[in-house]
Amino acid sequence: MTNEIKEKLAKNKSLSLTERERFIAMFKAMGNPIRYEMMEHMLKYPGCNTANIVDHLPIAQATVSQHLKVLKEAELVIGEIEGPATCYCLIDENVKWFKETVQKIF
Amino acid sequence: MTNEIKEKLAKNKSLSLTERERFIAMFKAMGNPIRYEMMEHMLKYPGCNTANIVDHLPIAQATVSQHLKVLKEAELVIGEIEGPATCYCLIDENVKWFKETVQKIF
DNA sequence: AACATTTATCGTATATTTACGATATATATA
DNA sequence: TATATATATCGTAAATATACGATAAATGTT
Repeated sequence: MTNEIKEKLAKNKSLSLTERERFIAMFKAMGNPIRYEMMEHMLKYPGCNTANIVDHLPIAQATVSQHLKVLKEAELVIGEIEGPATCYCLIDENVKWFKETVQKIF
Repeated sequence: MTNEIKEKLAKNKSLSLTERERFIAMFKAMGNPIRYEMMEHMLKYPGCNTANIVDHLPIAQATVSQHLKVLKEAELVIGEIEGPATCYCLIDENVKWFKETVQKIF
């Protein structure tokens, strides 16, 4: 999708551009089997670190890190540095917002 | 993502494989600005036809048709042939299931 | 039957995503 | 300070997604 098209779409919406984009980014982020699995894993094991997640998944550490970045950029997840490791959690407030918005929109 | 990886993931889930895949496909389908817009449009104008949707969007008819196919494959939308046109609606039952599943999972 | 209208599909170019190994960065420990 | 450990980033190859024009298919109309 070109920027031109994105600009054309960014007019007259019920959500503000920022919220709308974030909402769509959340859908996109969770619309991948690996990232969906990561979300479930963090739900089950809040505060798990990257190594835990890597062990749980059939892909390389570098790829896990890339997927984590997508989830972070969608503001679904936050990583807190704890010593040499990073602990990951869902951002409960934003997951709640997503759930509420899903209910509200559809 | 390779098929090998998809197979590795398809084990020991809370949702059945079919439901899990459908749930993720729904996220993916709605995780695109054009398709999200289409969903909102159909919500607002149930039974609108392809021409309506094309008029509402800044992309070619062929591309709209492709996006509609993705939404249909995710079982979010159904098209009913009505004369030479096709009328599109959200599949309320499945949207409801999606909403319920979002509440249940997260 | 011929034609007009509407939508889907085909072929294809380009952009984006996904995956990996290699390497950089950052912190804890010896 | 040197080393080990954990995670992020870089470069890149391959797969997938997105967009388009051209054209096929399906239906209504003359």
